[in-house]
Amino acid sequence: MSDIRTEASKNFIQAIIDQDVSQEWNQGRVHTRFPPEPNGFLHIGHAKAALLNYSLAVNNEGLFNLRFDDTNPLKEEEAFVESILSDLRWLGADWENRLFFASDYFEHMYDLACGLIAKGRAYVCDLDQEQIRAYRGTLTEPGQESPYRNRSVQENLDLFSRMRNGEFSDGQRTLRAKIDMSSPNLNMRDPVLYRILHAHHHRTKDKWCIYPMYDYAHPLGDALENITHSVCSLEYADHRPLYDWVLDHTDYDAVPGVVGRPKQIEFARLNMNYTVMSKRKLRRLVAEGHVEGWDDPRMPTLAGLRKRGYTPRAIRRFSEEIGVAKRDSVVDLAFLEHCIRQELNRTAPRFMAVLRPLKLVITNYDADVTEWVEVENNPEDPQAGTRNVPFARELYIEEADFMEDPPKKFFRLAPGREVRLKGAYIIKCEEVIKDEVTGDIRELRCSYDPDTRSGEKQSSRKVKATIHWVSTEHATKATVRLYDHLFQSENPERYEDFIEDVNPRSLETLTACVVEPALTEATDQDRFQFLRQGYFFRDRQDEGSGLMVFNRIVGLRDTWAKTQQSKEKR
RNA sequence: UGGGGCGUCGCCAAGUGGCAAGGCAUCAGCCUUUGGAGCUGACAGACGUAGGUUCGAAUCCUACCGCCCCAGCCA
Repeated sequence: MSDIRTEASKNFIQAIIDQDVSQEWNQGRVHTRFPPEPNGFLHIGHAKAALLNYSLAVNNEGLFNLRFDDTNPLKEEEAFVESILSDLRWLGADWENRLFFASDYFEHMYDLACGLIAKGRAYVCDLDQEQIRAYRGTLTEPGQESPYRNRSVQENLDLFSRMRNGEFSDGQRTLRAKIDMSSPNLNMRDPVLYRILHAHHHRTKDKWCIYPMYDYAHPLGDALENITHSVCSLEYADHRPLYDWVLDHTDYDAVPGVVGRPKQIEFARLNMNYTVMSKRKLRRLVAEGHVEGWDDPRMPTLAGLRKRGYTPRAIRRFSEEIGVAKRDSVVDLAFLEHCIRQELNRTAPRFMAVLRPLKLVITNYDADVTEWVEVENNPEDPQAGTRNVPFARELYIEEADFMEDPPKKFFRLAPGREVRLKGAYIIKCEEVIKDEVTGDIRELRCSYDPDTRSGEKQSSRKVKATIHWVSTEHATKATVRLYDHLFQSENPERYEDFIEDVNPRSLETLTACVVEPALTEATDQDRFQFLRQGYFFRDRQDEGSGLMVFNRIVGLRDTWAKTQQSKEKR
């Protein structure tokens, strides 16, 4: 994964690490982790976090762990563990043999909690959920101490073990840290450490009926794994004092193998325009059928991006280049698109495909002849070589490449106008055949100039445009799916209900497309540039035994379309 | 209104007292058998605002303004 190491200007976390290493803090080790909760699919924002942690480790000769934060059996599922694992492997993050689960440490965490009780730093509280909320106070008023706050160590120990033994019902009691009910930081107002949940856990099954809260489990999980830098998102900054409190008062360092102490560092998580990034919202898009699933190519999920045709390399590049900082930001989707175009321009073999076919007959070309013209596979990469494309009297061209009454700047085909057919001849449009009833353009009659075949004497003659084409006789049918932004506005969150902003034209399925025959033989590849149109991903998953199916990853930059659009706006 | 975080070009983002990197986007030109790619050039007179310190400030100080997060037995 050589592309993960970069020389980019260093971010503030790397600056912290530099200092820590130089001061031999934690023996100068760097050990990071990515801690997903298995309650949904990973999205591009998670990719940023995972890759940040991974590259921090790689760039500093450190280690990187994957740890599932599975402390809430009510929301977590084995299926999500599987999807996260495969997404991360696909992305290229490598945790080697260090795959862990917070639930691996439940026993240690329980023991450590007993230690907290013994030291008088935690107590069993009988207040119910509403009461705890009422006692917590508000942002501006201090809370009140629980009447159970001063139970004896003995009683707390007894009660806590009975909680574990299942003697109480869900929600009946909690274990709380004894900190400060008047702290201006609400997280420090005697936070709940353990709750009773008679629930089946995907890993520990029915062994436990009490589960640790994130704020208690996370620092301990980090500590037990000898994590040095616990990188998380901004909203946890308020939790850092609690993170440190747990480490301060718990005897985690007595656990065999523990050699240091982690610290939490927060960064701003990724936001992007024209999409939503919260699991809750993504779940709704799936549940309400606005998309076809978590892996719908319009989704910002890794599964979606993968099905769309994005490469892990492009996503890595993206997360590296957007940088890391602490200010809320919204990255332009255009930058993600830039990253995949940049890669595919170098690597994707080119083919001709006509998405919306218009028949074209070359009237002065022999109907019995097929010429095989040579076309380069990738002008950016001479090594890619050339292929032969069959050229004949009847062709398909792109509907949009002809206009009967063209505007000024349109320089493709029009009545009486000349254009080059890529790799073949210059043709001239002589006649437009229309449907007698509807008036729709049915066919173009053209003449060709035999002296202008690519590579021949007259071939240097200039025409205003070169268009792509496919011989009707040799055409292979295909289905092509064109994707557009999932949302119409840059910030769907601004809507009272973001669903209102879903783009009704985010998917267009074209079933009458034709592609050149050589594409059928490109069985070892999945990503192509369809000349003049964009980059496409062969979606074998959806092909069954029928037609080839291609998903448009991203279109080519199209300055003509762009100027047309801005004209429309005016 | 308590606490925490943040404010540098349309969007990301360097810069940590010495004369505002880079990328994306945008615009212009060149080139081109992809209106792609490539190449060249333009693009913050100023770093939320106002004061102050200093020979010198985006960088230090003060005040103010704005945005984000926190009152789950979610993570």
